[in-house]
Amino acid sequence: MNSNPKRKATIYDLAQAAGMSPSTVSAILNGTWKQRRISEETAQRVQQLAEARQYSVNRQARGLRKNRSGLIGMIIPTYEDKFFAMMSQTFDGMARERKLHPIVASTLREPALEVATVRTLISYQVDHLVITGATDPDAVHRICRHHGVAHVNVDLPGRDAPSVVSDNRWGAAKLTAALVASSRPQADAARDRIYFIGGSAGDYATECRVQGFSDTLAATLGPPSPGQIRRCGYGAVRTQEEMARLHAELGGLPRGLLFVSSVVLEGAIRFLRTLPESDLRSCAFASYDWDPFASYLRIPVHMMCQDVQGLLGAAFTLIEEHPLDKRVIEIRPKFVPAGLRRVA
Amino acid sequence: MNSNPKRKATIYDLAQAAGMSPSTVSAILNGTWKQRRISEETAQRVQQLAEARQYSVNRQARGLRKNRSGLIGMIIPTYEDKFFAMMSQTFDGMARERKLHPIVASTLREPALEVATVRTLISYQVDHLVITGATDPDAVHRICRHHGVAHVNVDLPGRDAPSVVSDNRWGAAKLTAALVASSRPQADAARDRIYFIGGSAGDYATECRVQGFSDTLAATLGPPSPGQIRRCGYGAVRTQEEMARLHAELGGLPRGLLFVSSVVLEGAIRFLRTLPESDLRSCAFASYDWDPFASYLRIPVHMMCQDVQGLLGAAFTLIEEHPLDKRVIEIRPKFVPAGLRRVA
DNA sequence: GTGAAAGCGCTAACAC
DNA sequence: GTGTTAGCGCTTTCAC
Repeated sequence: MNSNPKRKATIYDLAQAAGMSPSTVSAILNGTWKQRRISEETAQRVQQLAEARQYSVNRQARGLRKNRSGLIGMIIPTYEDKFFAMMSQTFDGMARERKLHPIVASTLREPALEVATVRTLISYQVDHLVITGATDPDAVHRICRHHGVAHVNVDLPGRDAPSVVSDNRWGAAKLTAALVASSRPQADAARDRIYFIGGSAGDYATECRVQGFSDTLAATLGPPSPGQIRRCGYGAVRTQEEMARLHAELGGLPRGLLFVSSVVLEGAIRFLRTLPESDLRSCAFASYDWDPFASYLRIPVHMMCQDVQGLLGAAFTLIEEHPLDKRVIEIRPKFVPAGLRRVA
Repeated sequence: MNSNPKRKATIYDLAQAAGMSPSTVSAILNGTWKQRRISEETAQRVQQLAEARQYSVNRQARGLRKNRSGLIGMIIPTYEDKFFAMMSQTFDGMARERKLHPIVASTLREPALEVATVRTLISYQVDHLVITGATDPDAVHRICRHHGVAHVNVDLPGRDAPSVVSDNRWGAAKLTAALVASSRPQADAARDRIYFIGGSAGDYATECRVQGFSDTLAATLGPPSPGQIRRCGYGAVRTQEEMARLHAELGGLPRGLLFVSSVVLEGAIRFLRTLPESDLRSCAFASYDWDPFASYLRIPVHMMCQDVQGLLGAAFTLIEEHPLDKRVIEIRPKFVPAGLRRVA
């Protein structure tokens, strides 16, 4: 067996070896040979030959010729967040089911990197693009549209392309209601409040969640004051600092805390673990997103597990069937009350 | 501004518009124009034109011509594990630093999927391949070698390609020593032991870790009996079941537990949280790998944080400089002792 | 049922 | 300093 040839085998090599033309070999190896009514026998022979020589189609050549690549790209802010890790995993599987090869890249919430990465993906001729958590979806959209690349926004919507997002308002409202129900009034008036922690001003997800939070409070304990909403970003360190500040201000923990994401929750925990346990018992906790370990913390945390299958399923449908639509689809996440440790 | 042309601009379009030849345009746009001694002025003009028309090089065409793609592939078992999430993130950054585009795919520890994915990546003409956590690195190696693709194994070594792995033996020894030091003798002899949980028989990482575990025990509490080593896989559910079984067998928890990975730890926690807290206090816990939330659990867990930068840094060096070497490089992970966990 | 030939967009000899 | 040209490996008309 000639297992280490100088060059990779091409259809020309196979054609020569089999004594037939490259076009016949091509048809046999890419499955279009029934239309050409090539005999079963010929086909078999070529397929065996290809196997023996470990033939592997050159997709750059195929893509160039067909003006498609078979690639589907996705950009995410980071892999190191359970939500986006789940997105990557699910995306991989769904792409494969559709005979597309997934190509994921992280862009660290940096607008310049988002744009540069999308340009690169387009230069590789990706057939479709899924844009998740983009800080500037519309800039990305302009590039995609100019190059005629079908794309869809996930998690953060754009105005110009179809989008599918979490039902953030519902999710935040539900978490807030759970906080109200599972917490007790505090003696100290300054601490008898529920706070919203994390996210950034102007960020779509943040604002929707703030909205759900505010609506629910307005209907229960009374509308929040501006100081109850603390958009201290998406990072763990800044959250840790913000929590220390809040704790100092109030002289203790408030009645309840709603965190905008699981990385923000992590930052909060870094601070909370410096407190004596008795301090923690008077406060209720909730967090958007879900992390398996976070559900095993000593403090009970209500969580909101995003429906990753639902989000990406809708994204694939849009991309395949309604690429020109500009609708925004909302997918309801799943409420995981504290105490329930596992998502079904 | 013609912002939505029928077709993407090519160097031919630009050449025509600029009144010069495609090769000149090509040289200008790919940076080889100094060698051609093209005038600064001409270059500028073309670059502006390219900008205006939003020209984007077709990398399939370039790759076909140059017989390179600019892609570097990596396969991982799953994104939903902190260690591999960190690997993906770091890989992305390091690839970009080298002007390569990263292309990651998950293969779920399924040998068939590993092979199929590697074949696909090769058909896209990836320039290099990083194989992490492969169940069958040597099968992958044969494919890569046949196609002349430089590759390196990470986390699990192969016999035929350069590899870089965690210093598993050292790490497990260190964790075991920490368990011995931080635990107290149990009254009941059956429970006065430390157990190794998770991994699979024959798996390289498992066996190295078992080795470090056994060596350390032999030198301290005495060599482990076969029953102290329970290779119940890498999944959370099977671990949960195994823990229940062990607990029933012993009539309680043992002196200490060493888990092979953080997902295995997660499975154990699912069981442990059903126990009264007093039961937990007599047992010491340690786990390979590291997860931010796991360090905030109420039970103190010693952890071993892998040096992802070190692993991938070495991998890139090998791939670029010693692709034919078959050496195995060991990178020492970082011991993260259980701290004070009064809180979460 | 099969072959010949053009051409996808790019790069790199080689020409001038 | 710039143009001409061949060809990377494949698909796909069109011809027979």
